[in-house]
Amino acid sequence: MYYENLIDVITNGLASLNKSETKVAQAILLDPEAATRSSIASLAKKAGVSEPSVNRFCKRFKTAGFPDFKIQLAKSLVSGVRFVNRNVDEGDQVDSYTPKIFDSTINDLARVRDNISHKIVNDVVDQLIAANRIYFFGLGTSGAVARDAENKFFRFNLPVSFHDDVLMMRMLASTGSPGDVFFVISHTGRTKEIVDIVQIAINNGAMVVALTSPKSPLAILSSISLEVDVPENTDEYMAMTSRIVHLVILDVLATGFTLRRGPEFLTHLEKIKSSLKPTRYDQSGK
Amino acid sequence: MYYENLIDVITNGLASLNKSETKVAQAILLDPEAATRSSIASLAKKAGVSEPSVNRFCKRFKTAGFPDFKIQLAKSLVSGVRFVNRNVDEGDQVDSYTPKIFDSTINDLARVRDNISHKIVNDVVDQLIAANRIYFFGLGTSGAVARDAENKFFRFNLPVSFHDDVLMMRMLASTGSPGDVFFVISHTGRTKEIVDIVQIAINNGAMVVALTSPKSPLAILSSISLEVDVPENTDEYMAMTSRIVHLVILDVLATGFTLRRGPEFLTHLEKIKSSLKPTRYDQSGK
DNA sequence: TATCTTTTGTAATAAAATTACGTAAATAAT
DNA sequence: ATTATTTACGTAATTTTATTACAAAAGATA
Repeated sequence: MYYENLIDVITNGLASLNKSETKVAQAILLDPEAATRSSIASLAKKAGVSEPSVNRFCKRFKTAGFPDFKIQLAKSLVSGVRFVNRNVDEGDQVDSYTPKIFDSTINDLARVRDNISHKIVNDVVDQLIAANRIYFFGLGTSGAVARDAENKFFRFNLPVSFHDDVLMMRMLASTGSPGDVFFVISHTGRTKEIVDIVQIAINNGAMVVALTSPKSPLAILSSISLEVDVPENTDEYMAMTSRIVHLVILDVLATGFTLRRGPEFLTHLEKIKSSLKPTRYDQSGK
Repeated sequence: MYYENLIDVITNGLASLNKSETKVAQAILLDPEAATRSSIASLAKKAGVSEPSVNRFCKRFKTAGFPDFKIQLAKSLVSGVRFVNRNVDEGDQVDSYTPKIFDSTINDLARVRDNISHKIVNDVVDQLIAANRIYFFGLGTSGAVARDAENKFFRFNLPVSFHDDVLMMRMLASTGSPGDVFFVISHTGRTKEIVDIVQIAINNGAMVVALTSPKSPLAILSSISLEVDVPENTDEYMAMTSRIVHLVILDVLATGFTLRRGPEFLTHLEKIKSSLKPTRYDQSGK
């Protein structure tokens, strides 16, 4: 894997640890930031184990020893996966809520970056390359994402459209022809209308690619599912970051698509880009 | 400042260091990553100074000592603003282009997080709170952003709409009434149609908030401008991250708005949230 | 030039981490 | 159920690493 977040690695490996290692893991996960500042002795004491146990724990996670472990841990805290207390509070002013929102978005992106299945991304690119036509479906917030996707994929010289009207979706799903790809975007993956429509498309033998949450009805039903695990925001103030993650994943797919098409395709993109020039004021002012 | 990057701090403080401290700084800046992995002895040797000099150097930068310094340094290397060579290359496979795209998005977000003007954010929130009506304008990619903004601000019990049709925009701009806020989103800030329309609105005495690039015609013309400096992507493969940054800024504004409205407003949001429940399959399956 | 301040290194000390080793616990084999 | 074998864990010794105390050198000030 490209970049591994130590905290995730520890969390995932938790099951395969023995007794004292588990204690160490818990002590660290309880307050990773504090762990980066403590000595091996104090951490051992906090975990209720001996110092060598801590050392062995560190080596189990492929680090050179305790000091190296602390450095890796510190790195994983930065734009890493779970740092606590980044929630917006009632009393927050601009200078506190602004970075918090950026941080939590960055955080979610980093998590997905480290956990997304490259195999599935590749499979989806395969399907998009093979498609004669792509329909992007989404409702509400995901409608905006679908619209952005249309805008992006339109440049690929391929019939694409986006739809946020369930009746249109229903009709399209029931009249799909081979070569059509239905790319369905849904944060929850539980919207009844969407699931129904996808069922129709699947019954028709169509290719349905979903961008949604793991194990949701939509994910299960679709031909291929890009599953994005962004924690539901329990916090009312917090923004919905899943749509941002979805957009970035669409960027990834578009990039994969472009790369697959090869270098001569770049001239086509250049043509589209320059077609917009006359609509703009140039850098000099007018 | 909220988030300080140790490497930047060292670079900035370089002038005020004495001879041996400068040597240490240079040794570190030459290869910060290596510095995080070396002992005080090896770093001292590399810099050509004694070990206590390295230690004193660390303390000068407000760290507890050498080990703590290394941890801070390691942190500043992650998702910091300066990582090189994150461009997508022709030969990239899924497992290399995927993290690259995530990383460059994260990077841009981090940069904006550290440079955005809190004062202007606050001023914009003021205007939104005071508004009787908000129009979100955007074309192309920014149209999708505007649509997302409508979806978000709609929840605030306030007449909002989004428009991606220049004729509609033109009509609305020329018939604006006091209390209207035109929120104009444009990556370049140079689209002629948009600039023309904003000129009309301004002539009419309307409030125009822009979310665009610094010093662009749109930024200059508008009443208030949230300027986002995301480098133009020269790379054909690279995605346009500015729209992502725009979305996050809209999240920030929506949060500021919610906080300003006070806690009783949360019940209103809760109501909207629960109105969507019957449209979804619940967690149990059906 | 004499005196004071700042900078720097040497050497001693302290702290921290690692290793070696032995015992205890858990698991497997008979 | 008992023994053998493996695995887990801690104690204590050792080594590595970092810090402190101190003094010499360099530089600044009068």
